[in-house]
Amino acid sequence: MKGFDVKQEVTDKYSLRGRVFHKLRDDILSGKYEEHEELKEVAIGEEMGVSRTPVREAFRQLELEGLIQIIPNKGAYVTGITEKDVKDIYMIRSRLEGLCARWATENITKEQMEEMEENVYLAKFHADKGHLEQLAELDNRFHDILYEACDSKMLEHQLKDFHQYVLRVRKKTLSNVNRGPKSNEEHERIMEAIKAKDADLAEQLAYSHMINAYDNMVKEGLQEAYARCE
Amino acid sequence: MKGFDVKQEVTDKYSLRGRVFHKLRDDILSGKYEEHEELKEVAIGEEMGVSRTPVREAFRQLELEGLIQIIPNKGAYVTGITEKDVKDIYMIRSRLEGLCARWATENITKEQMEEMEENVYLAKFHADKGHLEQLAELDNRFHDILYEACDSKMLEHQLKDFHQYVLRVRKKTLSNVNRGPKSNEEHERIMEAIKAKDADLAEQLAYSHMINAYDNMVKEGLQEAYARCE
DNA sequence: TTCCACAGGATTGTATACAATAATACGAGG
DNA sequence: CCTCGTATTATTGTATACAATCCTGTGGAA
Repeated sequence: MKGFDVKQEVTDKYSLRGRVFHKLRDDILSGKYEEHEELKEVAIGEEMGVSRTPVREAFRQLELEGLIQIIPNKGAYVTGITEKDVKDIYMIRSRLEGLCARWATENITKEQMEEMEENVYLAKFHADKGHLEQLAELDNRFHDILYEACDSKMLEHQLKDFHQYVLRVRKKTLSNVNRGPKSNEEHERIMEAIKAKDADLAEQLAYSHMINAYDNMVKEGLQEAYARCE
Repeated sequence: MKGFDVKQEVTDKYSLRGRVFHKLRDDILSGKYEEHEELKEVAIGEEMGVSRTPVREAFRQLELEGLIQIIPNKGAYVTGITEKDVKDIYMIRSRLEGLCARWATENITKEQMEEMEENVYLAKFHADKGHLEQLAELDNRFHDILYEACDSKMLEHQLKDFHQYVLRVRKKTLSNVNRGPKSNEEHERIMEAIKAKDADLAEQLAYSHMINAYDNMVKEGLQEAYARCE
């Protein structure tokens, strides 16, 4: 695994490699680079005022994140995501989010439970007001809480990876006026199941939540969403 | 993720970085290095007659594989696997192997099906003869076939990663005289389900297969198994 | 015109020198 | 004797020079 342990959490932001890594990561996720676009070591190095060495190392880390693909003696290319990849990821995630919710039911701490309740409550507020930006933020955070609550570094890492991977695609999708509130309602039900210590229900709800998110995404037009992911 | 696309398949074995990478990978998997042992750039470079540069890059790839952990300004350490990690991985894998078997039912090619039948047939032979080495090899191959047959680069990559990750632990475990034949019987049932196009059954069987493998491993004594994983 | 060979440039791969950081050991002060 | 600070050493981080490889375009021959 590629990489299973905490790593980018450790990846310091102050070394040159770290700075290059974070900059490129943000640029790729924000869509500054086209899919399959070639990243050239010298160009990026000059742009950021560093030598090739930290750039090369940042490349290895980006490959580790699955954001670029390095072909020996040729170059580094921004990873392309096909529609099928997105579908596969959501199907995989649906299973793993289910497992995550199950484990969270068993392991969630009081503090995490409280943050989750606050999250759902706040999201309800922003949903009413139509604050899509905040809603998206809270949605991300909800899942992060769940990942942490499952108390499995392995699963948490996997899910965070996947989550980031589809962020490029999802960015615009959640800004859909209808999905936001509905998504939060589902969050609330998952939370209630966890609170009631009903692991089976929590798993089932988290699973469905992911399937619904994918269905909504497809309905909204996947290709547009990730064609202009900016 | 860490990494989602094909990569080490591409990683050429002839560049210095590639050679260092493969050597270190084998050494770690074969247990030459202790868990949490520090890998020093110069020492390994001298040992292999190369400079630090390819060693450093190989390190990044090993981190990508999850085999080592790099702490900035400190060093690279062989990743430790706790018993809980192993359990988590098996639980995650059980879900994903199930999904994989489902997809394989839908997408397996005639050639893959034939190889699978041959695999099971051969394994039966070696099981009777008590050839544990070949049995382990065929077991690995069976799962690889399944991964390829599911026709999802994403899932295939995930599962291969996990598979390799626990290889250190599993190495000795399958060499158990009882598990080998039983494992192959389960393979046969999975194969029959796929052949009968019964996706639900295939998923269920693959799921159970993984749970059984884990249970057997625990029964055989996990801690010994991976204390002396050599 | 088309194809192949070769030259030139561009880009990545590797080695090495130097800088920055962390680990260690030793000594001064309490 | 213990503790803290400092100097020394070891190790990683970065820059740069050079080598190897790949790509491209040009020119000649069929």
